Amino acid sequence: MDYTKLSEILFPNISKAPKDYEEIYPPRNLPQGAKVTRLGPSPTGFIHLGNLYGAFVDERLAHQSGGTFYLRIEDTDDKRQVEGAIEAIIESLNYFGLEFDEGITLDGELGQYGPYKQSERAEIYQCYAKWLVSKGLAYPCFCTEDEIQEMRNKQESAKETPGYYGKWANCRELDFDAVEKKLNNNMPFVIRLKSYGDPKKNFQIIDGIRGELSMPENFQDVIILKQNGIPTYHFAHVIDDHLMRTTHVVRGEEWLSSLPIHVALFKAMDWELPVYCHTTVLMKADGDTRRKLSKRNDPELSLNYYRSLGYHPEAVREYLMTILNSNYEEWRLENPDSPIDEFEFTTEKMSSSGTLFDLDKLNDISKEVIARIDDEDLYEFMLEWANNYKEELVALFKENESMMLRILAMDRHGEKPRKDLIYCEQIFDYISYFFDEYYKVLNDYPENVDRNDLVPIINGYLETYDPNDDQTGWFSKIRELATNLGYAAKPKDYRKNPEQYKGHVGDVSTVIRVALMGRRTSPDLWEIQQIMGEEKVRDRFRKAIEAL
RNA sequence: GUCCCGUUGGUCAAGUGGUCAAGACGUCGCCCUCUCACGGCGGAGUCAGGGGUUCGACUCCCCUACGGGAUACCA
Repeated sequence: MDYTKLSEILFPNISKAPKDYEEIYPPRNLPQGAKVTRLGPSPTGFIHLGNLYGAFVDERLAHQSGGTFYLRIEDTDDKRQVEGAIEAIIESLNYFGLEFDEGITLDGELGQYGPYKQSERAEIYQCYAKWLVSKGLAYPCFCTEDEIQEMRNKQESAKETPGYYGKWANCRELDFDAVEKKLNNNMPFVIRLKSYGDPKKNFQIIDGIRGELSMPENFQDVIILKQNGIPTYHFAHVIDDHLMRTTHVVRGEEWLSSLPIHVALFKAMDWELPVYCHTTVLMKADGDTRRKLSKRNDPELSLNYYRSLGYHPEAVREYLMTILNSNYEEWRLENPDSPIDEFEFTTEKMSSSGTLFDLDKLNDISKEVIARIDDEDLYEFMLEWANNYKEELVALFKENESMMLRILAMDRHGEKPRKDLIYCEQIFDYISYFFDEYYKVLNDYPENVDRNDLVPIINGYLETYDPNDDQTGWFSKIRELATNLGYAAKPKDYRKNPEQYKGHVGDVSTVIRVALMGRRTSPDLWEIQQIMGEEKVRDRFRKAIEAL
């Protein structure tokens, strides 16, 4: 059998040879040990937490080693194209702090190893497919989908392993004349790998995350080029990652079972394998079991979910980092102010078991991250969020910038900063009482305070209220007021002798809180009044009395 | 069905033959305190089950169970 001749009639228009591409895409000139990684999303536009999780691994591996991190669009499936998806993907990744050195960007392609869209690389794949055919390592297959289905049915009833292989591979041994005849009849064909693997034999491979793995050799004559001349994922992966000189392939564990195919393909091409790093899937608790996070049922899988609520990208990144590397949290505890990139990331410290997504933990981390942000940056961040997701707040924020800054600064500085702010939407709810148009009464006056005491408390407070008082002076007046009305000056006194008092100073100040801002809990009351200003404070109290 | 991968408290997890089995989140209690947060102290809570190997097993081997994934001209 003359395989070269066969390859010629199959690919008459391919003139380049593999060595040409080797020259066009030479090994990268990078420092010793530099890693080259890539993110290869398919352009469905849906980029989720799991993608981001893996992308951070890529990013760290490359940038920590002085290597390259690039974006390649894996659009070999024409049924999965979504308009504007690529832009959405890039934009979303940028938002969460991922910048690519190379590949597809918002203004075209960047780098010497393109094109970076698989749909534009058809000729390259075909060249290599042709080469494989010429070496007797691949062959054309003319089986129709119906024939394949029929074969599968037979295999199933015979309890044999399904697939196209061995004795089932009808087209594997077609001779030249038969192929030529079918070609002349315009019969469509795919190209299959001619597998020489033995399923009874295992090979060993070191996974960057999982360590040594033992897997059976591939024995399936898998399709490498579809009828339309576009490769399947398997083939595209092998060709691209070799030609683009990827050193580390980070991908989800759902790829683990097709690893034998990829290894076989690399072997057929006689190329060096990249280091594979198979990450864990993100799971979600569902009743008493757990399952993979799904696009359909779990809004929190979508990155937009976090963005629209106004989670800070650093918080999401920090959270992902804690589940990515088991020693990250410890490092952060020791280096609370260091930039995240100073952490030394290693794939060996990654877990290989399914990780349950933990919103509580994210929220906790988010509080810490928000607490570290400057007031100005937090203001800018909230403004940007409002711009995108709560437009009606933009004017409010801009008109009240200096007040907003004071509000955001409340109790956030000093030894023990407050940490109750998680994301923008919640932060706004939390401070909305400063603005008359968003002010709502959320809580009632405390039940243990006699209704008849409410007006005397508020009036008594208003009588002595002086915005020039310092905090201590201000509070001692409240104590006095409390005492005069029969409330204990200190909660401890009340607890010791509850029968002697109506309540304690805390009850009195809670009444003041509710009257002023419609809620029982808040940051420092004195500070809030300073920010509101005398006029608004008096106005609120007046209205509170009217409402009684 | 077959093949792969996985299994330490509610969650994330350290751990690689000898530990009182770290730490973080959550939870509970106490303290601080005008409320809420913050902070401090403390409590409860874990090696999926069964067999081996070994003086000794969370650590090594086998089996079972459970979870996940693959089994496409999708990625």
